[in-house]
Amino acid sequence: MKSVYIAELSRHVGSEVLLQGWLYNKRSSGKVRFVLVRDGTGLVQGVVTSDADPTVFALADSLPQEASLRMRGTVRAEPRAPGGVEVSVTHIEPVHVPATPFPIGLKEHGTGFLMDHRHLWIRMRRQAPILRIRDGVLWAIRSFFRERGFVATESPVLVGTSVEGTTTLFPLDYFGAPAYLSQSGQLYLEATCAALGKVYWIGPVFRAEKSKTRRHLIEFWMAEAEQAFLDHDGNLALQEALVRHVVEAVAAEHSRDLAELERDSAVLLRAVAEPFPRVTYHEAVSLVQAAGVEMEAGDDFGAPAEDALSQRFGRPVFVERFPAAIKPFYMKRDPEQPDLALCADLIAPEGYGEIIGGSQRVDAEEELLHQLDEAGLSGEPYRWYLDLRRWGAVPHSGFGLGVERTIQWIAGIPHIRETIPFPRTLDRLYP
RNA sequence: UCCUCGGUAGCUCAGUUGGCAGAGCAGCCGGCUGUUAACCGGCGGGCCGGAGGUUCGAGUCCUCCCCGAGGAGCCA
Repeated sequence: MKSVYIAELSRHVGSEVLLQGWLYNKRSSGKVRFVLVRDGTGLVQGVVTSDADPTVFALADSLPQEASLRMRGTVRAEPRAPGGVEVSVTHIEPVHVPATPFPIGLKEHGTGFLMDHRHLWIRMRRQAPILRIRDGVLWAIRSFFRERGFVATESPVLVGTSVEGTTTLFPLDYFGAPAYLSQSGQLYLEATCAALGKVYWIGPVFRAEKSKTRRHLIEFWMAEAEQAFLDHDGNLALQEALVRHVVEAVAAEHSRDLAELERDSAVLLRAVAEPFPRVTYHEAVSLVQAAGVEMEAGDDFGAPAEDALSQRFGRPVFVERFPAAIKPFYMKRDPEQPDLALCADLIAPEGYGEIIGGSQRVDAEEELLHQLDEAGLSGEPYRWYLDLRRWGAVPHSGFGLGVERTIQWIAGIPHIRETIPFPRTLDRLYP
């Protein structure tokens, strides 16, 4: 008999099916046994009554949590069952019967314990919808760029120099030469965009920061795009279209997963329905100060300041034209106010923090040399990057979207560690 | 790096003024014909994070160390 997946069961009401999966939980009452089976696509209740084969009844009694099994029975619509359908079980074939109890019970657990058992934690109920939404977000990003003619071009993960100069890098030994894990693919995208026009990549980046908050991972994924002949305003329009597309696609294709996480997709769709507000850095500072959060003009926004902005708008909001002094060397200055950079951060609603950082890039070689010098960086490691300004320099812009923070916002997850299968956090490299 | 809170059974936690080490869940045994983290009865289960100190007596008080969580800064 051909096996079916639990997600498809509603199409098989009345017929006999074979399910393959794991025992999630079991309950009983007198001469009825309920076995909850999961297969990665969903969770369904199997019912075994006393008139079943005695060996099947005994198995329903004795199989422990997370035993793997094949189960045969008839699908029935049943309002009392979770999910609305259940299976009247006629056969159970154990595939593997654990000898020791599964470490993760169905009651509460502490975070440290769950993180130590992340390889098993991902089997638990809440985790599957989150990881499916992650898949949905990544597909939505790819489809957005593909539809718009962007070419996926990979940036290297092993690099010889820093992108930003400031952020801490993971050092490596590259056959005797110093190397690092990349903290951003951006500089390389600037090169590929001059070859292909419109480019993007999605990949892991690494920050050796001692950050210990619910919004930080040491290893996280960035979706970065770069487009030639795109100016600052066009850059913001592109980012806005991307975020709107991702939210709408996930809301449409993952409504069941969002519902399982008790995330109201109406709230998400409302947040992206209207154009995203744009405020300048200096306007944002005033708004933050008016909200009673302490900060000085010239400083970058801290978490409380971002939250204040996030609450003020209730939608994603662009903060643009930061002081160039607190931004990286590669950002182009605003010609009308040369102390400001033509850049923007996109702050997600509901306190999920910054999800995009982007800018128009410096296109003149002299200007780039000057800004490298101001940042205290030697031009030598950036020779190839300077070359991009020596042959056919064009105005160009790009941005990087934090994939996990975007998932966190869309799925409504309090801590970023649940948005990636194996989170790398401060001092935690296991499992 | 800094600040705060924790570490007691496999898990989640309680433990009074310093005086016999506890509960729920999980496991094992039994009961219940529709359970929804089922429920009811019984049984087994301990280096109280580590070292030192105070005391007749320390899970409890003091000192140092280790580990974890939350937050800050930095960032996406």
